[in-house]
Amino acid sequence: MDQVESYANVVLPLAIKGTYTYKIPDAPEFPVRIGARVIVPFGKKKIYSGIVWKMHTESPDRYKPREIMAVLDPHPIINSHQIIFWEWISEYYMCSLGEVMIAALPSALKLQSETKVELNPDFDGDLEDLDDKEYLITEALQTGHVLSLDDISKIIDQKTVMPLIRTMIEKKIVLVEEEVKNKYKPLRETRVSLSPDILENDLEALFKSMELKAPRQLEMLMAFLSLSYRDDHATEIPKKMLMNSVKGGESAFRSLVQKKIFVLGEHEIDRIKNSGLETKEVAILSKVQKDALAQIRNHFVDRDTVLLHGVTSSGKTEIYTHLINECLDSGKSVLYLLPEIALTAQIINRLRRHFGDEVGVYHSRFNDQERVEVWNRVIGGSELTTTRSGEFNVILGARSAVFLPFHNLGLIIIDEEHEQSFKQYDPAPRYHARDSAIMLAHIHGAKTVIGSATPSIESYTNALNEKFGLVEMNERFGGIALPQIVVVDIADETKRKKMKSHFSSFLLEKMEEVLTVGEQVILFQNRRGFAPVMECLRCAWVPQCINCDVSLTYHKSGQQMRCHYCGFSEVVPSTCTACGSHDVRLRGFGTEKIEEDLQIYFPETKIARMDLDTTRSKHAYSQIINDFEEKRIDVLVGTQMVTKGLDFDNVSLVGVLNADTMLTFPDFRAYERSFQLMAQVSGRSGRKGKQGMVVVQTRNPQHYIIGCVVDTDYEKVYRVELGERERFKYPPFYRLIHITVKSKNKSMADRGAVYLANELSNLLGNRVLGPEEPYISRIRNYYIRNILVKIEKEASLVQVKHILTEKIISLHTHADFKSVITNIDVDPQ
DNA sequence: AGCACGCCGACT
DNA sequence: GTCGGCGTGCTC
Repeated sequence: MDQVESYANVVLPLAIKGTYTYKIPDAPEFPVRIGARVIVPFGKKKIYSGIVWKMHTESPDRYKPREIMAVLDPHPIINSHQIIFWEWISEYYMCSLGEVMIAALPSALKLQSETKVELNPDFDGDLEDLDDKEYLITEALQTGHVLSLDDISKIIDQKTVMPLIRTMIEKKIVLVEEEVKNKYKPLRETRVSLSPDILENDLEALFKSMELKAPRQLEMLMAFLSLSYRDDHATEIPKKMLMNSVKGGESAFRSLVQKKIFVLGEHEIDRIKNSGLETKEVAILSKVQKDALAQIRNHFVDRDTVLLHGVTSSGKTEIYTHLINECLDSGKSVLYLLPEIALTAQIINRLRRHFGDEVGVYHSRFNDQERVEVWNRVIGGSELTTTRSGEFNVILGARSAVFLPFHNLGLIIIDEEHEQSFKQYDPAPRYHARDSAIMLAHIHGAKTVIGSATPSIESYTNALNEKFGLVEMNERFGGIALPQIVVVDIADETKRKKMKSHFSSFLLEKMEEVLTVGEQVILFQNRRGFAPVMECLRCAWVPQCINCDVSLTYHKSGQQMRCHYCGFSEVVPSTCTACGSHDVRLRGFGTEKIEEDLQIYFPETKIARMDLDTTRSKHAYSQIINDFEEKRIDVLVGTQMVTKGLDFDNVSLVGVLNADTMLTFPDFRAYERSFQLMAQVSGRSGRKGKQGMVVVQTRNPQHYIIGCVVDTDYEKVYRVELGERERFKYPPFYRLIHITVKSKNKSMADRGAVYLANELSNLLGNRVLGPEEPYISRIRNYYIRNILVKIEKEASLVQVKHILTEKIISLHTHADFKSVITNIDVDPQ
């Protein structure tokens, strides 16, 4: 009987559409499974690890499939829920499965080959008839063994190297091979134990013999015994720990190993350290919290998603903790999403207190190796690693945590639901973690709680329309009063010459008062539109980026002018490039400038800054937060980051330095966001038994948003904004899809965008807006044009997306626009 | 995404 | 004249 040939459709970690079909070799070492990784050839020479998406026996007729080279995983690393989830993301956000794979998998699980060049052993070593470049490469190979194409490109300072390498292959100087490396390496540790031959009564004799002849060895042995004793009579001690306790003990250690008194063993250890905390019962809830919890449970009877609208400090976290506890008791796991990495540090401690080492963290600050370990501890019973630590049943993470391989989700919590950082902007998939998580919960049959003090207009509408359950908490926990909010008109202050730098006299006075009694201050400066730039006083020239249509930003450290879009930098100019004048000075201010000016008014005060620049390194975030909590910092100056749900109990004054930069931002969500931001920072002020204060500096004290901030009137903001949204055709009444057209050629960007907009308008009519030139019209040398599609709720989204796909393909096949790049952003933020 | 093929400008 | 830049098409 004929053998039936089977094939696998494989997803590759590339931004290309669809899956690729490979033949499964008819051999016992090819136990191919859906959701497991296989190694496949792709194109002329590349080798990738792809994920098996489908298996079938239909032989493709248009091409002859190549064979799968190897199976990487005996068991799937992607479960059936994830397969459905990935497909939903790819369809809804209009991206390829490959792009989802890139976003979803830690890169240590995405393998691809690298071309390695090495010396041909037949090469006689004669460098005589080589030209300069060949000589350089050969010389490097003779000393460094193998080189990547990148290395070679650097050595000869040239982009294209393959033609050159090919001639060298022909001349039999070099060989080339494709190498796939497993990027995940378990962390190993050497541990020391006492040889089993040494019995307890031998020790005495051993000590005696060493006492005179080998005092260092004795010291080492004693250190071992004391460490062992301290660690509950452990038989094994990490070598590192032992060496740390005996300084310069290397040779003594070697002798002990040689004498077979110490025995060494290699172990794979976890990068994710267990906290070893003792767990406590979850806290007892207040009456209000109990009520809210009961309401959530009640809604869950006939709703899958509940919006918990609770003012800042109303104690939402305790409610989440109780929900998590119940979910774990029912044997299911929990995903807890937060918008910012900064927040995980605070919340993790609170969760670990109750759930111990069942809680795992996952976010972009984790390196790849750590991510693989979290991944494996979510899968449970995987064979990817050999260390067997407990499974994580609670994952606390930023948006990318939605991609972890959950198999038994019971509950998803999305805190600070309104935060825009839940939306990924670049690269694709441009997914919203809140909306995706609700879909993920649906796939798992799980429940979702989204929480916020200032819900997004979309979510609140869903709640009022009873699509979500709605639970409201209007009191701050423990009877902490809402802060007093004072608005200072800085236009007026400026006129009366009462402004000092960027601080009103009132703010400075209040700061003085608060600092004197040992309380802390948070100052918030939205940097957007207020970055410090250099300007010529004579001709108003401002240094511009050479690649982007933006001004360069002044950075004091390193005395540089930097582009925040492409990273271009140059030295601070001392003269104007345009007119040669020496009168160039700094204009505008960012957090750096505020920190500096503040120090002048408060020379004794410890001031720290929290923004993108000071939190770049891995632990910088938690370091600053820690220092502030422990009162090693008196005043914290920061951007958006300081507003987000951080809880400090000694802050009694919060200053918003300039509310106008946010209010005047050209975006339909500007007012909503300004309110959210100010409400959030205000929530940082106030402590037990004392009312806090918030000072808002603005030139528009009569603006309705400012009034709502003062009155903590979320409802009004919602009502007004909802009206505007309806009037101007924005969500939640209309869905938006944003299309970006890019080209290095300005005219091509223009014409391509016009062509696409026209094509779309033919079918979609006035739903299509644009093209328009964005505020920043060139980034990294690409000219950018925007098209916005507004789709009424009743219209078929699928149909519109289909039209978009068709017309974009038609743009790319048009001879004039082949090199035009397009991006699609569904539900842009 | 990467990589090869093929067409045009700045050098030997 | 050629080398090497960049646009274009294709990958199971």
